[in-house]
Amino acid sequence: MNWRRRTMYIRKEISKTEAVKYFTDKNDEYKLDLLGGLSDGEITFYTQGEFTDLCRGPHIPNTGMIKAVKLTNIAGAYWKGDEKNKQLTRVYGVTFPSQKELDEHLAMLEEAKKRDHRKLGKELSIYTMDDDVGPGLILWMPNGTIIIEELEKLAKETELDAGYKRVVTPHIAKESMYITSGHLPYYAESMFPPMEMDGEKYYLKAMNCPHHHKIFAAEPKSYRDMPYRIAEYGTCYRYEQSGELFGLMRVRCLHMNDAHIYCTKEQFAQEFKAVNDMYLKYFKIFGIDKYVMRLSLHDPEKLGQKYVNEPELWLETEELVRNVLIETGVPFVEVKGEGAFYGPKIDVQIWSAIGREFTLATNQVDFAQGRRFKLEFTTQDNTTDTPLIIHRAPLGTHERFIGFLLEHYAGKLPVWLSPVQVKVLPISDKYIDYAKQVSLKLKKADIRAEVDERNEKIGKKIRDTELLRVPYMLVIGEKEMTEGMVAVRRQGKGDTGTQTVDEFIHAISGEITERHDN
RNA sequence: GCCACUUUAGCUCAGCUGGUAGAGCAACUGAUUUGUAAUCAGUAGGUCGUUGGUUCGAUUCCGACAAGUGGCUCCA
Repeated sequence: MNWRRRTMYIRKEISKTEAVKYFTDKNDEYKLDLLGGLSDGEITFYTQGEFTDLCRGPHIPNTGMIKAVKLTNIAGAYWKGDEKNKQLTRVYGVTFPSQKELDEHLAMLEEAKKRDHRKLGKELSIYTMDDDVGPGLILWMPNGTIIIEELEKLAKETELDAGYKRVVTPHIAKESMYITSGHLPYYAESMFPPMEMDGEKYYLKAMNCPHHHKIFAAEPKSYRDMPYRIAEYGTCYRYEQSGELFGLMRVRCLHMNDAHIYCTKEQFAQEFKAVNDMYLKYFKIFGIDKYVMRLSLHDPEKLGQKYVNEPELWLETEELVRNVLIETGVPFVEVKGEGAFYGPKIDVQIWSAIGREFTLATNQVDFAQGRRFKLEFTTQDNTTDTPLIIHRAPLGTHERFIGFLLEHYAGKLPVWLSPVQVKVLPISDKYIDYAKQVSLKLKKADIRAEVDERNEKIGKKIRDTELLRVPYMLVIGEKEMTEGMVAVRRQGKGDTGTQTVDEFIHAISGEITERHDN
C-alpha cells in the first residue's frame, strides 16, 4: 500500500447475499465465516484503491492522513480467539499522526523495558532461574528473600490485627481430597501430574483451600467460632502451559498470600467488605493507583462445565459482592465468564511494564466448597448450617507481587523493602574502621547496612551504589570521622548534608517502621 | 500447548558469503589513598544451549530437543 499517495477509503453498505457472493468468488473462507454471524443492514465494505474488504469500520477518510507507521511484531493468533481454531499469522503495527509522536511512543516503550522486572530482577540479584531446576520455578536469591520476608511481616501484622490465625499445611495431598473439592474435574489440566505412593495418588497442591477446609473441619464449630479466619503464605504448584510462563509474573511454583474466612450468611457482607478494605490499605502503603477492580461473574451458558451448577446462588452472591463494591465506592467493571468455578470474585487487574494484563490480587466468594467438604457449624438455635467461604489474596503471590513492585518502583524500592538499606562508603581505606563502626551501629538498630570496602574512588562507589538502588549512602572521610558524623546521600536525590549517626538512625528507622512509600 | 524469533565469557553484545572466537563491564593481581554517578596497568575466564546430520572441516548450513522472548489461548 502506498500511503504517501492520497487515496480515499470508501464505505459501502451491502446486502448479505451480495457480500456472500463477493467472498465466494474470492474463495475467502474466513470472511464467509464472519458473514455467517452477520445479517443484512450491518454489513459494510471498505474500498481503498483496488482493495476491497469486509470491515465494520470506521476508517480515517483517506490514506493521506497516515503520517508515520511502524510494524512492531508478528505472531500467531487463533481464528476468532479460539484455540480449537486454526492459527493465522497476525502482523502488529502502530501509526501516529506524526513521526514525532511515533518516535515518542517508541521511546516510551524503550523506557518501559528498562523497568521490566526480569531485567531489574537480574540487575538487583533478586531471583534467578536454572535449566536444571525447571521452567517457571523461581530461585529466590538473598536480596529477593529479604523482600519476601518483609512482605510476610506486613501480612502477619495486618492479619493479626484483622483477627486471622495462621496455619501451615503440606505441599501435597491425596487425590481423594481434590475429588471432594471438585478441583480435579474442573482444574486438572492446571495441576502437576500425580505421583504414586503406596498405591495412592498424591497431587502437588495447586491451591491451599482444601487443606484449610480440613483444618476448619478438624474440630466442631459453632456460630460462636465464626467468622473463622485462617491464613497461610501457601506454596502452590500449577502446571502453566510453557508458552504462558513470564518472568516472575507467571510461574509454576507460587507462594500465595492466602487466607480463608468461614462465616455465616449474615456475616458475609461485613467480612467481604473488611477484606476489600484490607486491599485498599495495602494499596495505599505501596502507592498502587493504576489498577482496575473487576467484578468477575459466571457465564450462565457454562453452568455445570466451567461453573458449579447453582444458578440462584450465583446470582445471589454476585449481588452481595456488587453491593460491597458499590458501598466501598471503588470504581469497578463487571466481566462475565471470569468467575472462579465455585463463586464470583473481585480481581485487581494491573499491567506489566510491557503492557500485559495480570490479576494482582483476588477476593473470592465460595458457596460450593463448604457443602462439598460437608463443613458445618452449630447455629444459635442448635441446628447446623454450612458456612460461606471467602478466599482472599490481597498481596497475590510473592512471585507476581514482587514482579509488580519492581516495575511499579522501577527498582527503587522503598527503604523498608530494600535488601540493602544503607551502604557506607569510606572515601579511602583510612576510614574503613570508622565505616565499620557506623555500619555495626546501624545493624544493631535493625537496619540492613553494608560497607563498600573496595579500593575505589568515591565517585565509583557512589555510581555503583546508585545503580543498585540502595536508598541511603553514607559518605565517610576525614571530616566525618573526626566529628563523628556521616554525610547522607539519598538515592536519586544526591547529597543531603551531614548528620550524627544517631540522627540518621532515628530518621531512617521512622521511615522503615512506618513503611514510607519513598 | 500453538505460531514466530532468539540462544557466543558472570553481564551486555561483536563475529561478511563454513577454516575451532573478540570487546566493554564484572572477577582476580598490582599500582594509586582517592570528597558525591566509572583511576590506571596486567591476569584469568568460552568443547559458541544440547544432540544428530551435511562437509576434508561447523559457532556459522540442515533437523530434533531444551530454555528464553513477542503474541495467541489460559491464568494468582
